[in-house]
Order: sequence, then structure tokens, then C-alpha cells
Amino acid sequence: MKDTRPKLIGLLKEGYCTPQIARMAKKLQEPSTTLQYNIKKLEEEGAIKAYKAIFSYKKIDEGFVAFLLINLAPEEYGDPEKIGKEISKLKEIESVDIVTGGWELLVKVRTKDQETYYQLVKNVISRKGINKITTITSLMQLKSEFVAGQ
Amino acid sequence: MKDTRPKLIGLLKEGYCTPQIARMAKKLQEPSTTLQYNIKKLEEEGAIKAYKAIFSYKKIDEGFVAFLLINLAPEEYGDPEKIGKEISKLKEIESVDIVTGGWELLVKVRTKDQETYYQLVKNVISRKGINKITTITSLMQLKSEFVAGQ
DNA sequence: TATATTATTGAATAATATTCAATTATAAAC
DNA sequence: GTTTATAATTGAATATTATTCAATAATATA
Repeated sequence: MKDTRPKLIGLLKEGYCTPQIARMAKKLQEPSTTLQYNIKKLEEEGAIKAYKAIFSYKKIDEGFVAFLLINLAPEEYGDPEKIGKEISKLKEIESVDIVTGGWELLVKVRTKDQETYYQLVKNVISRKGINKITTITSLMQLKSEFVAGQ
Repeated sequence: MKDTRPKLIGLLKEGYCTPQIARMAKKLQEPSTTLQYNIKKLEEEGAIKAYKAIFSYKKIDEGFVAFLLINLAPEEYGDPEKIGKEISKLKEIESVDIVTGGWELLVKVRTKDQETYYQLVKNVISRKGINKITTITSLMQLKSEFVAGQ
């Protein structure tokens, strides 16, 4: 048996989806060519960035979620983007925001389990320039971006 | 001129997209019927929940992001899900997590601007059972869920 | 080893997106 | 207000794609 599913999931996370124009046309009672035209415009303007599949994370072994509140070392205050962009490169990092308040960065991480998360923080995220990390572990996701009706 | 675009965006946020099986088949060098079969299985198992468009939030007037760290009143400790689920219903709420650490709930909000956000918190989110809200405003999103290569 | 179940695949069909040209609506210039 | 240019809407034709179905292969179960 071939193992196509992980490859499929990988592609569907990147994109490899497309709008269902005919279905929308029926729903909105508009000609499909009109919707086609408007969707293409949204794409060209950059309003639509991609079309992707939304997964049930538990079912694809990415059920663990944590938020990191990060304090940078004083010498990094001037350029939080540098460290932020570094961290952004990791596939386990779902979001990185430069924020106001008591911290400089807020990072959302998604991994298979707590053990994987621990290794990630220990080996990769902790680094020079980061002064302190406050971890907030998610016990239950009541709502998650892009996933309605959970 | 008809105003189809907001309606389009509404539908594309819900779903109304579909995988591009032929494109994936080319990429993976597999017969499209094999992928069809495997995708259908993923859908039936609930691993894939939906197919949606990913937007550039600034371009669709949803550029403001804030995180709320919420402390519940002691009498609500036993059932954080109740308030969490209430809050989840709002369309401006992107995620709600029950968390460990110094807070009970972590909520991510996305609105047009700070003014809209303020009204939302003032009128809707603040309520009996919530003791204290610590707001973390996002100054810049370096990475955002599902949107790669920003 | 035999049997049942699950997965893979090609050919035929149905559905869909896309292209294109014509028409209509809107905005800009005079 | 009229003319001109630009942008948006649409139907018909075409190209592409998803889907169905039946046959085969692979795997698991008895």
C-alpha cells in the first residue's frame, strides 16, 4: 500500500484547492462568469491569498497547542522583527505577532504532543536575544481560526 | 454595479472551495482516482473539515488583531467552557482556548480597527463572570495561521 | 490457504472552470 | 449633457476536471 495521505495533507496545507464557482453561483443566483470575473479580481488585488483545506488537528496528530509570551533581551528591543521572522520559519509555528503590553512577541505553536513541543522550545525557540518565555498551554480549543462549528 | 464581492468573501470564508485533484495528481505522479479515493476517506474520517479561501486581512478590512488574557470570577472556575462557548459565537472571535497558567481563557479577536475592537470588548465580551481582561494588541503579524510566505 | 475487506487504477461520463466576444454600466473628459 | 474611455456583466463554446463505475491488486482475517 502506498502512503499517499501524508503527501496529500502536505499539499492541502499549502493550497492546491480552488473555489467552487458553480456552487456559489447557484447559492447567490448569479451567473458563474460574473463570479469568475470577481474572484479573479480579488486574487489579482491580493485579497485572496490561497485556497486551503482545514483539518481536524487531533486527527492529523497536531493536537497540542501552546502560546508563548516572549520577553526579548533589552538589546533586541529595537528589532523584534529579526527574531520574530527567524521563529516564523518553523512549520510548527502557527502565528507570530509583535505585540504591546508586558511582552514583545506572542507565538502560537502546534505540535503532536507536549513532548515534541518541549523539544522545540528547548532546542530551537530558546536562543540568545530571548530573555524569558511564559508558556500558556491550551487545554481545550473551543474555537480555532477558520474552523467553524466545532 | 452589483456588490457581489462581500457575498463572495462570506461564502469563501465558510467553505465553497474544493481540492484540485488533477493538479495534485500531476505533482505527486499518481492517478487522480487514487487521490480522489484517499481524499474522500480523509473527509469521511473527519480529518479534513472544509476547504476555504485564505485572505489578506488588511485588504478585506480586518487588519486589527488583539489577544485577550481572561481571568474568570472564582465562581466560574468550574466551567470555563460556558463563557468560552458564548464568546466563540461572535464572528470577530478567531479563536478561544481554555488555558493553563495565570489565566483561564485566551481569546484572539480580529476586527477592522481598534475602535471596533473597543466597542466589542466593552459591550459584548466584558460580562458577569469575567474578572479581569488583559489585552495584548498586535502591532504586526509576522506569521498568521494558514498563510505562508508573508 | 481460503475468504473478506480495503486500496488502486483506467475508461467513460458528468460536471465544472475557463475563454472569448458582445453587451451593459460606470467613470472621466470635454 | 454628450462623448469617450474604462470597467463590469453575461451567454455560448470550449477545455479541463471531478466523479462514477467496474476490474484488479493488495492487505488483513478466519
